[in-house]
Amino acid sequence: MPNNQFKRGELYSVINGMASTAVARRLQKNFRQSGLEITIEQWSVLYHLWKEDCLSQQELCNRTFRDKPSITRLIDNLEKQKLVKRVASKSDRRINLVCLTDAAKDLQDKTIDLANQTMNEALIGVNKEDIETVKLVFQQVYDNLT
Amino acid sequence: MPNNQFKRGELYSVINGMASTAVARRLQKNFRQSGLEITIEQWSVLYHLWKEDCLSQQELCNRTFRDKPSITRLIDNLEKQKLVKRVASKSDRRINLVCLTDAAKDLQDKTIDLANQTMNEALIGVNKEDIETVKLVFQQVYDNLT
DNA sequence: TGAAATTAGTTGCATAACTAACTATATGCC
DNA sequence: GGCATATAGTTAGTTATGCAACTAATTTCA
Repeated sequence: MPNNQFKRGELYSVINGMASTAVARRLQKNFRQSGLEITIEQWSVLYHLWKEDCLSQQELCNRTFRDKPSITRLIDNLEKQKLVKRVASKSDRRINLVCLTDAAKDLQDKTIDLANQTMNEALIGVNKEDIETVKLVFQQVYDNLT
Repeated sequence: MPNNQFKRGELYSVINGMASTAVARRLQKNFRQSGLEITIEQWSVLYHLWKEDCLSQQELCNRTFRDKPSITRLIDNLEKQKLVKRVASKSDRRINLVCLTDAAKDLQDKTIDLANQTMNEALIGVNKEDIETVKLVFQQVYDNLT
């Protein structure tokens, strides 16, 4: 019998089910209750830009695991809210570099506490080794499928 | 220092990031390549109905961790494709029981192999105890947030 | 009994997802 | 140089998600 035989649906439920939905909703709710008008998807884009500013849209696709049209529209909406700007690359005119505005830089500080607080709430009773296991499993799953 | 202090964004990336996206895409792709015209979201509803037929929409909300409008529209689309039928409950006229059609019952057999195959692909190199850890962590996270 | 509160489901609105098809720029190669 | 190919990003169409506000049926309880 194969080592990895699971009941149908079970992996899907584990990976795309209750926990991811619950965390996403809670984080969104915490943003909203603090008067922050951004979605968690927009936040996840900003998160990568805070780590490294002025990435191309393609690079944001790679880092957020989204496809190109998704990033196009997320950037559209972030631009409407004046949180990022598209800047044409000098060296390759096909490329839009997505750069943070000062407003977005302010937002970083405001969201750190909310994100940490949400994580800490979510992880009560979970030990660090188990989180490491989750990360390793998810990395392996990702590598297997891409 | 608190036991559960993580870098901001990290939990979000772990739980809503690469692995769930990759699994969802692969499963959808495998459905499509086999000529199955259903989305993974629709499939996840059917999955619960295969386990127990004729659930109310509210019960499907609980089991799939979706809100009521999401279920309303998923059922709308499943009904258009003649995979389920809404049946008014005799005992409580507010309730729609969502029941499988014969076509949906056929679909169950066709999708089992695809789901198992996708899971096995995804889980190469992952041992059972680690999957159990993931499940336990996710259950704990869900319980913490609901 | 009858008004208030609860529960099941729907509708409207905004955002986001994926696919496919498209434009524009850049690169490779003869 | 110039044509084929690849890459970056956009647009169109369908489905899905979340919230708020709504209708209809049921339950609670004074």
